[in-house]
Amino acid sequence: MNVTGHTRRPASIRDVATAAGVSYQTVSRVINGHPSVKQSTRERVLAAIDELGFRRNATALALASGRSRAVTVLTSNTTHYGYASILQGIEEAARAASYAVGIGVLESAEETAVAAEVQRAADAGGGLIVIAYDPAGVGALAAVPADLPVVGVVETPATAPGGDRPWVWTDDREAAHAVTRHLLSLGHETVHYVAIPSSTRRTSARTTGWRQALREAGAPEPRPVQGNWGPAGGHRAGRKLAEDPSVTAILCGNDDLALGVLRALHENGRSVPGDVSVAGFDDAPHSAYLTPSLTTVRLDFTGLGRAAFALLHGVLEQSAPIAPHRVSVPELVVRESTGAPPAHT
Amino acid sequence: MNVTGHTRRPASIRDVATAAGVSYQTVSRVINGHPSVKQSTRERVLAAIDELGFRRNATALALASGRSRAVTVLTSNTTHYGYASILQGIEEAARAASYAVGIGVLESAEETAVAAEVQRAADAGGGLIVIAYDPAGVGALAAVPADLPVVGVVETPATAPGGDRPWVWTDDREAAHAVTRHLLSLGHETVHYVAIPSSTRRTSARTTGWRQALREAGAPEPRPVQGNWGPAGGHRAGRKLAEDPSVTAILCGNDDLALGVLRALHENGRSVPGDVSVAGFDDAPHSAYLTPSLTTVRLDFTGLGRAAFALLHGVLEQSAPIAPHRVSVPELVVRESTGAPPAHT
DNA sequence: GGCATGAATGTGACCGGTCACACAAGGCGC
DNA sequence: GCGCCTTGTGTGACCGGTCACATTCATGCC
Repeated sequence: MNVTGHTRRPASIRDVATAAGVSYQTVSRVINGHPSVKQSTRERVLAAIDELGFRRNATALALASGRSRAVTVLTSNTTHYGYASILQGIEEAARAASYAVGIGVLESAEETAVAAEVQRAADAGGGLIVIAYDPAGVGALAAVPADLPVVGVVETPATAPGGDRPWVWTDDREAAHAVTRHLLSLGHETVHYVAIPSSTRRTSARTTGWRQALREAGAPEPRPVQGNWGPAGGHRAGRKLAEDPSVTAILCGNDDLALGVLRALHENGRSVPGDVSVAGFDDAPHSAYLTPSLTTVRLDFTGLGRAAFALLHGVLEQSAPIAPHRVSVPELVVRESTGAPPAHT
Repeated sequence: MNVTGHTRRPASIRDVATAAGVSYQTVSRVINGHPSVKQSTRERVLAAIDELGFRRNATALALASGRSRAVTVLTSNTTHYGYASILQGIEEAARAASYAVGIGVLESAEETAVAAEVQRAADAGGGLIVIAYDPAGVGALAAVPADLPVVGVVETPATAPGGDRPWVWTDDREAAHAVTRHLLSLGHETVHYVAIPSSTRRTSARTTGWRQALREAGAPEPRPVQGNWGPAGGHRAGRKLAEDPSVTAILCGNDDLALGVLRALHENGRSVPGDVSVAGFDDAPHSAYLTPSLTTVRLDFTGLGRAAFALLHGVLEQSAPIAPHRVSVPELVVRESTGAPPAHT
């Protein structure tokens, strides 16, 4: 028990060593579980550790050994549901493995700014997880020096830069494909798409899945409307679509966009799902409680985060093989916002 | 330029020193901006730094000097809008000050689990920011050893444990007071309240503000309904309230609860704001786009996060005085979900 | 000229661990 | 009895910085 009143420097292995009457190296052996320590000695050391309340200094460990039991997560945003959930998953897994979690936010996609953030993350030591769902993230992933252990959380393996880096992903293409088919199967002639900002200059996995489903059904392929991330972007896009009476089904790149679209349709006096069906993406927690509740695809973001950490952990400990990893299958959640198109005019 | 093909150990100050033909200590002086270094020497050293791509090793710095330019944020949740925004504010300010940001999630409010998390955070070195809006956070704040630099983000100073620790807060009581008054001024006889889990066993600041406004107006004081954090909790609470025809105004502890309440009212065929007015708390990004759009109180969470970091920064650098700090004034945002009560039956 | 003073620089120890190696004691084969 | 391997333990250097102190040299002042 710490009974001395004044604050004192925490005990080091040398303090423990003198207390137990051994050398500091023996203490080191005990805390590292080295086999060749006599049982009686080990017990004496453990007793001393307990008594002095010794805790191994993480900083010294990192400096001396090189390995730092830390992950830094690089992301462009911590407030969006998907990103935050991935982060939570990472943290969960990291905690279980007693790793420290650091975060770095990519405020702009501008190249030098991204490079600076990557540098900062590298300085922190340990591994890196980059959420590469958007241009900033993709840029960051590309900017990570080759010798740094890193795992990317990517939209789809095809867009992953570097190619040989380990990554995790959910099958967004398949998910988009599934919702689109759901809408088509309800009788809609085609499905319009409000896109999230693409992670690359080319089209996103979600866009691809949507387009593919249309093509398979022989449905016309309208130009995707560019949204933003948030509801405001969806609202803008929704206003345009609401003016077009031929639009009867809208797929949105995420649930926030869908919310904006829903609002825009309401403002234009078009009912959902009576006149227009709307589907989202992600199954954010509020989507089930909207009126109308939102048809969407559930993605296992926390699982994705856990998998990302597991992969990085493997890389850092040089144990697990490095392999791209698809995590979980997206699940279509049908709610009130989708239905049959209005009777033919 | 790094032209050698193979990965090499990053340059240390001794490498720079030999390259510049000075001692390592002189290099140290240059990077720390020590005044007594001859101009010509300084230039030579800077040139060597540039050429070798030297970057100061954060781990070694932390070990040698004790100070670590790092903050760990302890929070019970990273996905809720308010928490995530505070985190974002902290990160923003920390980045500007080139501090590293770590996170630790308090998964349960159970005492030993919380203590373990605090320990882990302490091990990481640097300062601590604890988001103490809920029992887990409050417990964590209380469990932080006295000699650790820590700043609490608290609901209200009165509930802050330890008392002498620096903290930041927004005036939740005042905010609740303002919305409640708004509802009363519309003509409602009283305002019901769906509470978020309280940070202490006693009532929260929001509850207090609400009650105070009722009291001042001489309105009846109904028992607050206990909600949860998310829309599901609001939904449950809303179902109960929807059954009571005398309920014409409902204030919710946050926007997610309000969403659930909105949904429940809709399911019970009560229109908003025609039959019942609903107000939320926080002004989450989606609240403006709900149908009806939600009247709420905007709180400056990112500002709160920035202020928390600034305070901690002051503590760590021993420069600024330690003072409790109220950040920003909450702002009432009136939208569609509140209106006059239905004509008297 | 002698000496205190300050600027510019170098030296050695230290932070708290790990790593490579040395070394003593005990068991075994021959 | 000698060599050799294994087990248990200790010593010194090192990771990459900082800190306290020593040293050198030029300067100012009496």
